[in-house]
Amino acid sequence: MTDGGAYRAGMPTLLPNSMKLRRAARRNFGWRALRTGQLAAMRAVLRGRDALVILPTGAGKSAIYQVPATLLHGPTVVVSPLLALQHDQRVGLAGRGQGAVRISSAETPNQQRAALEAVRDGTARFLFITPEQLAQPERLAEVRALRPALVAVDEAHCISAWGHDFRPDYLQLGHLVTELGRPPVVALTATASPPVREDIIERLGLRDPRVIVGNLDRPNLFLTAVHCPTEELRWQRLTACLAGLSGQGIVYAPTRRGAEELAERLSAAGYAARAYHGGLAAGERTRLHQAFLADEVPVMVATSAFGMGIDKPDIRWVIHVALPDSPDSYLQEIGRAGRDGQPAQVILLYRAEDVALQRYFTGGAPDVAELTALAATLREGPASRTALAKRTGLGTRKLPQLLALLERVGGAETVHKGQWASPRYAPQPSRAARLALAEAQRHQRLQGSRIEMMRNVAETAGCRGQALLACFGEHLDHPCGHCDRCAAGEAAAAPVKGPFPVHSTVRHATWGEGTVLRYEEDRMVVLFDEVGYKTLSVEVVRREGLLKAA
DNA sequence: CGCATCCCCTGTATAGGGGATGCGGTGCGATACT
Repeated sequence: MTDGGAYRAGMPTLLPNSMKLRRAARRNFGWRALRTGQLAAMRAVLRGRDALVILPTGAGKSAIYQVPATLLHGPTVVVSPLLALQHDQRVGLAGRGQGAVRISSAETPNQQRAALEAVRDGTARFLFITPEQLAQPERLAEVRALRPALVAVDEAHCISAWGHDFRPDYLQLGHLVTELGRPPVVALTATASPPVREDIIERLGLRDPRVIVGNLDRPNLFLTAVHCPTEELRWQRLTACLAGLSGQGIVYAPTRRGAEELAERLSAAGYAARAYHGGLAAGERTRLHQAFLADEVPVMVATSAFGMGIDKPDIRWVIHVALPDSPDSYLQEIGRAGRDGQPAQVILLYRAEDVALQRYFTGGAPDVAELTALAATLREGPASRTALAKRTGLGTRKLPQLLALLERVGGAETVHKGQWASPRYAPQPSRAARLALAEAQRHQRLQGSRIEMMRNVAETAGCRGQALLACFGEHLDHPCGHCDRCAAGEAAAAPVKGPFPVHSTVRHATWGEGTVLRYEEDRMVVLFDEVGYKTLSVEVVRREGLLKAA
């Protein structure tokens, strides 16, 4: 496609593209105005450049792939994690006269064929699909034959948050997109700290992506964190908070049982609370979700299952009765409050003991014997996952994890049609296993550092908004003005001058290169590529010469 | 990793301490049934 010859040679094609995009947004979707971040991302997508877009929910992320999609010669494949979410997005597009279909386990074979046909004949321009579907060789071939012009990966943080241990097909997404003919890829998410961004870019194989990061600061959210020494004190704090709050809100609990017990206790105390978690029957979950949207559930006590797809403008507060696993999860969860721009309260009631559960969730070390056996089996020749599972006796949950680990250290590779093999110059099985173990431990250290950062946000003596945003590489040079610390006048202290500027690159003898994120009192926070977030004493750094400018 | 729970032990308590054990989140898709 060209931009026509009406423009002088040498003139960048940016301007006409912007006009085309604005026109498409108006004609095809009825959107009269586009925000700057949106337009920049859309231009990259239209030019065929990969993009990583990090914008808060409600900032019009979907439009970034939808508008250019209507100008491309070929369908857009939208990879989205939840079937319910896909359904909502399809309905939204249909409401604007845009044809969209879905292929998932919820469709019958006939419906699936009809969906493919609709994309082929142009009735539908958008195909919604899960990574699990694309991981099936026959399905992949069918989608490839549609010659997609764009792949949009929605909720792209799932690649990082889930792929490693939960939905392993997310880790294969990069390969799958390559097999689709490698059209341009746009990855979209509401929160991604630097480690998550790197993970997305690497896993998805984005090539020189245009990275668009919106302003993550949400001034209408008032941030509070309270340390609770015991569970009983946490309960008292919670009820005290609730007594002072009005409107609808979410209480995030750490476990299913915790959510149910808390909902019961709150009900007994006179609050209309319901519990929501992944263990409930599908029908019950849908009913609760609908009831929440219909303002019939004033207090939703939920695990992290109550999250993506909850797009309600007037959630007035979010309270955590557990420490989340990362600043990313926290920002995502509190970000559901106050989408209408009106004031909202977000309160973190934490205990040091909360960290233990998150550490457990991070998982243990993989079994070296199993890794060795798998690496050895791969040397016998290409085999499918099913065949490998049969030969090694590994479960459907563990096998993909171990394969992904081996792949990272050159002990496994995908050949074609879902077949796995040992690369030509693969290390010996025992060595591959040791390298894979080291890789898993590296990942665990990184996860551990993210939990520590979350604790740091909870325990900071300075401005809480600054502490939270610093995790994402955002530097506020003034106190945020919308947190408990600022309100108490404790965050107004003059910014500490450190030995290295914020955002500068430093090198540590064993931790390698890192980026200075912030200074707080006598400490500094550095994000290292290999080991994650570290908090260091400025005085020790100075005295021992721990860091060098890189 | 830390908790709740259970069971045992001591030694006779209307009980308490200590050790062992199990549990803990997110969803796709396929399968087996009605």
